[in-house]
Amino acid sequence: MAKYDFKKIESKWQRQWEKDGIYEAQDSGRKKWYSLIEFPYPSGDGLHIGHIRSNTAMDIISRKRRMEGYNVLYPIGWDAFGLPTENYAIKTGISPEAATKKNTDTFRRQLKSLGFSFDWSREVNTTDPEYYKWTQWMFLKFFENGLAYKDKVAINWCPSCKIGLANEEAVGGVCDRCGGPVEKKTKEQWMIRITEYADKLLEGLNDVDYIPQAKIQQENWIGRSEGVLLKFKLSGVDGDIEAFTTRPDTLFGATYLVVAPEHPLLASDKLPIINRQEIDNYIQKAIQKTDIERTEEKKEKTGVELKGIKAINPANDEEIPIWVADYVLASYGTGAIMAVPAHDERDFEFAQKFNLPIKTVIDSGSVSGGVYIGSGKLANSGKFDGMDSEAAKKAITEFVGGKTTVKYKLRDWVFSRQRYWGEPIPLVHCEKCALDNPAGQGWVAVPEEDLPVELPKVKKYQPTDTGESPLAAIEKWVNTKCPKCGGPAKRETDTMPNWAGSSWYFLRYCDPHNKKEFASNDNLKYFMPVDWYNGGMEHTVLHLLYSRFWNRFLYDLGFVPVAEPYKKRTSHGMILAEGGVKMSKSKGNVINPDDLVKEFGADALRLYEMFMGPFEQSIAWDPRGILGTSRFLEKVWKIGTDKLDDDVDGKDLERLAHKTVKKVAEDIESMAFNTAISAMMIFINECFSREKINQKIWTRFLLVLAPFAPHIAEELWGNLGNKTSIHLEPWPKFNSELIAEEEFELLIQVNGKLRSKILVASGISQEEAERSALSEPDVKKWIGDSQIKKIIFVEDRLINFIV
RNA sequence: GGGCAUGUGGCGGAACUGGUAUACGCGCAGGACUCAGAAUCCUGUCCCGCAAGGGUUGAGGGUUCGAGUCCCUCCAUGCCCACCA
Repeated sequence: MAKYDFKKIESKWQRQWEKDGIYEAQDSGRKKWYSLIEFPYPSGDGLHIGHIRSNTAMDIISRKRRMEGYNVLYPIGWDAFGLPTENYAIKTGISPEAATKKNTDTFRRQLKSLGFSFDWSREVNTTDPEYYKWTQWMFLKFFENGLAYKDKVAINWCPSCKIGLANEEAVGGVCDRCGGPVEKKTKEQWMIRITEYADKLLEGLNDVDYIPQAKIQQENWIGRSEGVLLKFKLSGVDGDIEAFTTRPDTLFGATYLVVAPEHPLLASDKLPIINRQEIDNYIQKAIQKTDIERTEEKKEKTGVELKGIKAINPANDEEIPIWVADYVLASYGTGAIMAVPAHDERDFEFAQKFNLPIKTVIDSGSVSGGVYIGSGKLANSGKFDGMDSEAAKKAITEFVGGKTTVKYKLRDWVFSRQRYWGEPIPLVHCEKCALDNPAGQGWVAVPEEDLPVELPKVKKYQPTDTGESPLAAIEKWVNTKCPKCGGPAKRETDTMPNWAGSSWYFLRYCDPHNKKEFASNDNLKYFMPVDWYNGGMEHTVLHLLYSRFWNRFLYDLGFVPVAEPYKKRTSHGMILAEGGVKMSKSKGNVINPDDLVKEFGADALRLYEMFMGPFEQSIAWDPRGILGTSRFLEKVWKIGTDKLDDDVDGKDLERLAHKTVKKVAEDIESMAFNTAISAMMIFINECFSREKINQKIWTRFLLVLAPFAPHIAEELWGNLGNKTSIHLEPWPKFNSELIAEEEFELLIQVNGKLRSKILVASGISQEEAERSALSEPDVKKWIGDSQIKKIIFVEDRLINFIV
């Protein structure tokens, strides 16, 4: 018998498949299937074994679909812009292009060594000018449609590195690079009005099949809440403060107002405020705080009263004080709230600390004192006393002339990065045009025919001293002509965030070599939507939301045929290092897939990653685990080369084979790969214990093994004399009649305890079952002389005597 | 603090709509083969008990003929969000 030489077999078939192009999708024709994985960021560390888990899962699904007759699109590419590569360039001086080239080469080699059925002819790379040309083009669509605008935004700023930091680089208020403290700095940034799409993004969730957590997270992030805008007039002076509340029913209990430190009212110097200095100090301090400091201090509320002015509660015309406090967020609602300490925990805490009046206006029933945030009958509320909360919301809103409105937690998308390694924002700033048309602020789009605006070569990747991107230092690039008036102009030196390129890559896969459009209408119509998108939980909020938004925007403009890009979304668990900790270079616990492929083969590694545990759960790597699937493949090999026979009969084995086909097929659809493999192991163990196996039965098994372990299945298939690939064979059917057992073990319980079991014919009636059961000596013994009070009979399962 | 998960052998885990708890794999023990080891193969492997039998799914309670599964209370762990009025 030939040895199972996986090295030879695997590389042989990988070459053959590529040569024959059997995994390449056609642009039209049969019913299509689109499987998608999140395209990897090609880091310098090489492929992570976690990539292999999710890629194998979608590979199995894609291969099954191909066998089911679909024209399958299972593409791959690189999300290659990003910080680590840029930081590497800063440290080493090696250009990000060169590093990216090297890293993608490594990733490509590693992915190919695992035998994934990717359509490599459609490989995309977000850093390729041919690709980011269209990312820029899409940005210009946002710009033209008024969805891109500039605004002042606070960013994390490291004064010693002189660099803006992403939130994940500023964890704990400390710079990730130098360890120094991080400050807040306001900068003008490009923003995208995703908030305008809040409702559409929420509604779109009704039409898609996402795992529940993904839907919930999207909903929570958008955070829609219906409420009321209420105007509070200032006492004595002109002006008012508008507050947003979801509880207008508690308006009579509003004993003070609070505005955020950034509230515009505070900037006015026309108000007769007498403690101006104190307030300015407070605001100054509050604005300086980083988010982290604010959250750390949230237990202890702070604030200052605006002395000299008061507001009027429109419900009862009472004068109430106005405070400024940083527990009110400028960015949500109107930046001002009516405080109802009796019925809101935060207001209660604040009122207690500063001795503000607390007035109960909702009857809590039993609870007295403290905070009651529930609903109930109104009290102390004038003519509304006794009314129910829900009714009172409407009635009081009408009474004081409030306006119902909807607010979202979702904020606009900060789209600027002061970095080199990203897509240049394709705008130029022209002084002359700014004077001619002040509304446009002088920002002029680079014409479509001039795209892409390519990243110029630079010598140094460090940001400039002012925190501008390194692009700002390249005068030759920055200084350009205004496309509109031909006068001197300067290029925007901000680049786009990492999210940009990944927000539409699934569209490019449909038509990756198109030079005229980001993808042709025909191809988009044929391939979209993505039928099944699997990715990590860490991307179920932002990436999913951004790409849904991006697609929806293009859909509204008529560039994309579907409103929702992903029909189905599932999620995989992370692979952790031994002991359940994250794998990291610094801890030295990273598993290198190359070593495993070399030692055990791609098929064994694929199988183990699918077998190790439930796909959606995180799991720790067990270095010995792969031995199990490796042994399994050795057995498969032995049976497939040694034990086949045309003449041997195997009725019961045939039944087991059909059962296995059924189980594996069902388990693939529910991503229960671990139990699918366990079913295959049971089949193989049974075969292994036999002298000879009927070849027809064996073939049936090989077909279901093929998506999991494509190389060995192909080799054994070829050895049977087949000339075409097993991966293009029809997916095997199972015969349900054959699976149905003729006999089963009837469980016999007495008082709910298992006392005996007997083999009986399937579909046995209760009478017959009783008769057979009661004639069993064991059963007789347990029932004895007792009276049988009740008999429970579950068809084809059990019978239970209650005595 | 809020939301979402999860708790089953020495370990990863299985158990369909409530119906044989511990499938499958790892590990471990014993045996075979071998000069020896590796690999491989066979047998055993939840706990107590010689046995009959009894017990066991984080803890406690409930519903049910019957609960890992359903309900309530509590404990523990993980992830995400975090003053959103």
